[in-house]
Amino acid sequence: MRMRQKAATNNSNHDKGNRSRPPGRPRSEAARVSILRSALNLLGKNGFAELTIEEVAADANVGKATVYRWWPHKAALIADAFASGATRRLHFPDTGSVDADMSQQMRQLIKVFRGRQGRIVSAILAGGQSDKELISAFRERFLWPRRQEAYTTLQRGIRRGELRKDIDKDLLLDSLYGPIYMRFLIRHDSLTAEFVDGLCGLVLGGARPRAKNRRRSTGLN
Amino acid sequence: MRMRQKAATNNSNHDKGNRSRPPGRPRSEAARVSILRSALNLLGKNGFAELTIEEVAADANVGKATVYRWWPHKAALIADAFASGATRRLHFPDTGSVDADMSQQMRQLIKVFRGRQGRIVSAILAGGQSDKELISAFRERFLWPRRQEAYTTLQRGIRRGELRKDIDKDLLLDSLYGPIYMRFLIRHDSLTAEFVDGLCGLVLGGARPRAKNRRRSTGLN
Amino acid sequence: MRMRQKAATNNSNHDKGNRSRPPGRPRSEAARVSILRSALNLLGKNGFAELTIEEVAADANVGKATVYRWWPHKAALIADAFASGATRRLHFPDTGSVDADMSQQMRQLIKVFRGRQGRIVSAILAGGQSDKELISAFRERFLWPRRQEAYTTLQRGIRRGELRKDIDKDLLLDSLYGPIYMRFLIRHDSLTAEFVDGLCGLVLGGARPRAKNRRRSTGLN
Amino acid sequence: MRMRQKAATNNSNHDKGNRSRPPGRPRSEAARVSILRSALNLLGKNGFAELTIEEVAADANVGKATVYRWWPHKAALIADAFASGATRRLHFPDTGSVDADMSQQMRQLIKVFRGRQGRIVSAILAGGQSDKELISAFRERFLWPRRQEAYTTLQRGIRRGELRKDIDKDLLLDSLYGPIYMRFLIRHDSLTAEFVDGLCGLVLGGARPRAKNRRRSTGLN
DNA sequence: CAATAATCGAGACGGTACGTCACGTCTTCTT
DNA sequence: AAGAAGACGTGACGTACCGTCTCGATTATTG
Repeated sequence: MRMRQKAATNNSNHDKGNRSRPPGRPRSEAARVSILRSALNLLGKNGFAELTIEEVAADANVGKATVYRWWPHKAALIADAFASGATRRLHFPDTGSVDADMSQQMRQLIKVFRGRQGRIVSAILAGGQSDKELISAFRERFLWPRRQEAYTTLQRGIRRGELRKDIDKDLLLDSLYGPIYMRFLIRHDSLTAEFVDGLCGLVLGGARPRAKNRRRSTGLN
Repeated sequence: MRMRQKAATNNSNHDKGNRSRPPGRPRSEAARVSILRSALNLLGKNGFAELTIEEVAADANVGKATVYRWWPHKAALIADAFASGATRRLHFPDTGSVDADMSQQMRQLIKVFRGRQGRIVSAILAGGQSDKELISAFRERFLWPRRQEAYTTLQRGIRRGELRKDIDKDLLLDSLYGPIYMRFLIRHDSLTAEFVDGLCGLVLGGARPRAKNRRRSTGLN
Repeated sequence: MRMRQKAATNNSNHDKGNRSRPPGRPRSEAARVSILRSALNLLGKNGFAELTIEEVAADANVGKATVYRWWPHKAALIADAFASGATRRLHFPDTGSVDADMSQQMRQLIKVFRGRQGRIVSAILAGGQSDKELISAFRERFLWPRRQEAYTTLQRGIRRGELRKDIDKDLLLDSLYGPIYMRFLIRHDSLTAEFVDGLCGLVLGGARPRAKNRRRSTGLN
Repeated sequence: MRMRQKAATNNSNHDKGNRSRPPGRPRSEAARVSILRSALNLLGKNGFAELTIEEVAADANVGKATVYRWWPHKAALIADAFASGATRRLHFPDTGSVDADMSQQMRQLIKVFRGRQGRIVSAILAGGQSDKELISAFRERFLWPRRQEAYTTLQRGIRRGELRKDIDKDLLLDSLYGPIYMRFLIRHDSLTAEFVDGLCGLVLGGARPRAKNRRRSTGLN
């Protein structure tokens, strides 16, 4: 979420002189990464509210103005830091079974949530409650990319007949991930692999194609 | 969440019901309610981070020290304000159908979340990410009381044969409420009555007693 | 500087029933002396500005209101405390020589100033700079009584021919004691017995009857 | 009384006259003088105890932190303000007569003491009773510089034969100025020109060379 | 012997100023 | 032009005392 020159900085090796760099000293890449790294470190130690730009700048051996020059908010800085340093190993496998695919990815997710990165995620979600840009950055940089993969995984399950054809994928994914986020944020119960398996069994169980000659009272719809 | 234990009701030093008060001027009930009311009002207008104790004290016509005398954190104050003014109308009905019971209560919940109180809940959950006491206050004052009722409701469903006998009630409730909390906090999708109904259908569908002669591999365990 | 009932309290043993005590619980003598003692103790440890009524009340095991009931100012309390616990051994001897009389008393004074009581005197003089009542209490309770004795002592010297008949006694006494107060308050030099002796020699030397046939340029008057 | 040593003039690390400044934004001279001026103004209106840093900062249109950045105490601020704006016109003349020299300067001093600056001096001396740094600042910035001049003036008197050769100059000066400080601080009598003249006559009278063939016992030593 | 009345301790009350901290902006010199 | 350094005005923080008040308990005199 750098504000200026972002494209120019990233694409400079493809420009080959046709778009000349602006005059003056170029942006220090060292300062940029140092700031982001410090932000992540400090965010991991305390929460969003406790993180101060002052501390980040000091920890990164950087002038405060340099932080403010490139990130308008604390939120923007954190979102950037999170997106940059983030999320390997959260890919979906293709085992031939939706249950296994989902369950394996969800197990990875709770490992992340329980680890150092979890502090950061919870800090972002906390900060996002009073900062629209931050929560939106979380959605766009973290949630949506994974959800795209999840759609594909679910689609495979539908094709294989493991899930109903008319299943609402967003509802299904929220039903699978919502409980994880809830336990992660409210901390009323533990995030274990058994929990993930039970969750998958329960929710995906409700998403299977209906048996031909089986009726039950809907009660609702 | 009064922080000091002054109440004579708790001390057992041979008082035998004459319930003596501690020495000194007793706490002003007027100040207490005025502070809580101001806190709720101001929290509804802005977010958690924007709320200042200074403003609360001024709005409540109260000395700042009086706020700090009884609530150690902004967090504790908000938790108390929320718990005191909070949560009527979140009771579970007894319609004769688990699906209907749960769905009706969950519809009430999303109404609360979308309303003025929602700001407060999200502020508490946000603040709770870096404040153990706050999140624990939320659990004990808000989550557990409702969950007790929910257990009863589910038990009725089990007795009526709508749910499996061996169902993990906590897992089931997290599966029902987790998606609501997730959408509420991440705001990636809307909290509608249709969402609640679909959610109930999906999750409770996975919690029904298994058909007699129909077994399928869960794919997980 | 007690505000009410002062006379009644002090003279009760002379009243012999003709002036009855007012109804209600009588003032606690124990509280009074405890407060004054605590005030002196704490004043000795820190200065006037650092002394708080809160601390005095706590140290004296007394309610804050009890202090405020009887002393309107911190200044009044301190003046009272100083006057009550004060000043033995500052009397003037009668040796037959003004020089000796004064010098002996002044030596006693610097001993007081250098001791525990000195802290209190300096605190009162300090506090008196922004509190007219305090400095006036110091004058009336401490300065004037001693000065009355000093007048007598000087008068003896005049009668004996050791001092000029027309000497301005106040000027002379200020010239003797001023340097002591100056060194005591500014602390630019030490308050020793030698200093006192030198001072007496110098100033009293200037106050002797003029030799008959000796003229010097006045230069001033 | 700047508390930090930033000035490049003092460091000797091979600067060879190019006098580099420390990094960062330099201290605002405008803020400094504005603060000192406000401090003097407000101190003149009320006393030392009534002066608040909050008020000084507001009056000077300056952040409170800026005051605290450069002056650790209210005391230090006042000492600085006094020393900066202080003390012209307290020089010693050279009239050819010690009596006249001293008396003229002392008359100037009592004018200062009776004026707006007097409030400040008394505030400093009061504050200095519980603040070693403050009283020491007064000595070094105010007392010593004048005393140096006074030594010279007395020396001239000795050379001219108006004073004894072996006179203790510090004792003599304390005897001259002590009474002024005493009356100034205790306010038991007025600081008039006549008082100054009488004082000089008395004390300097005791400091004249002794008549050749006239000895009398001092009565003391 | 009750009723009345002023005291006592304790400590909460609405305030005010404290001294600190971080904010986001700025001003300097260096790279 | 961007960098670090760090001072600036601003404003909330949480604390400490201020002087006042409201309690129950205590200790006297008065009816």
